[in-house]
Amino acid sequence: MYTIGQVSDMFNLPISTLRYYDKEGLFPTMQRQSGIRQFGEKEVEALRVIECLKASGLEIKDIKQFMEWCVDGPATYAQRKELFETRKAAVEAEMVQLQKTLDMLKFKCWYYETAIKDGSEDKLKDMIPDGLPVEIKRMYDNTHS
Amino acid sequence: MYTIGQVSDMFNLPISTLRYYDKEGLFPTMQRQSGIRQFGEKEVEALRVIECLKASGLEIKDIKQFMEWCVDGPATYAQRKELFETRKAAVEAEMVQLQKTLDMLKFKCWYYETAIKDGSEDKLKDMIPDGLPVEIKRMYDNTHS
DNA sequence: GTAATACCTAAACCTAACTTTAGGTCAAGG
DNA sequence: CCTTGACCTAAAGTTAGGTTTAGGTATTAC
Repeated sequence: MYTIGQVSDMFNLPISTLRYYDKEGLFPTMQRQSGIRQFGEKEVEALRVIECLKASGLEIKDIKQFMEWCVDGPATYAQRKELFETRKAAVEAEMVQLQKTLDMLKFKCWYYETAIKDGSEDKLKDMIPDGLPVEIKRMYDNTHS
Repeated sequence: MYTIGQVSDMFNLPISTLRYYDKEGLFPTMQRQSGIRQFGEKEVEALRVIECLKASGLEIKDIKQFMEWCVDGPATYAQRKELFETRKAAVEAEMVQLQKTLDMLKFKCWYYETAIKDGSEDKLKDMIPDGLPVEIKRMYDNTHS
């Protein structure tokens, strides 16, 4: 069993955040000893899942829903699995989007590198009409392998 | 030249958002015709950069700063390059984090898949003490190639 | 016995990024 | 003429995810 302060140190989360999570129902079965929260292994594992679901873009109220499903036992395995499948798809989609963003950023790095060398971006402006310049991205990749 | 409504359709952004961006200084040189905004190629290109920088996690006020640097001309090439380098690093770091999240999600999918087959998660609970179970993630990957 | 710590609550506050509301201008169509 | 549609502004409202504040309890340290 851990106190809120110990868990705060373990996860590097402010105590206020842990109390907020508790208030939002993210630890539905957490015990108390004369008013003081007792974080057990269950709550520590819950926090690991919370961090994962949060990182996947899930909102607190939906994480709460998940925690309630956990309390409901085997009857909710299918829902829980579905939730994780959905989060998996969402994260995969986000990674695709981030890769596109990264390509654009690499292009912009190359663009300003070149503009600095040239002392002007006029030449570049003419080169790229609009949209994501795939060929130039390749030029960046080739010079930054 | 485009009206705000046309740009709204082009980028699938609410008109209110475009006006908000303008108010926040994201189109520092946009012209007006008797009060009405005139989006030119410059503003359209700016919007592409705005979407990229936003997707990289940059705040509006820092995007505004970038747009001001653009107005300042060649003297700010180095700062602009630095900004994109920093955003690139941030996105790369976020992708690493997202990959870890994805591994955990895949594990959880496998976990509940197995729990459903078994009718219980008791066996699984014993198997995994804590932390990210790399071996089991591999089991997931092997059965989902 | 009193002072420092670690815990507690309820409620107010905060921030970013929008969105909504209320009220107004202007041009074209019927 | 008058109404519809597309534009405008300023200001208030919204949402999520916390954080801060103010006031209180209980234990240990000197």
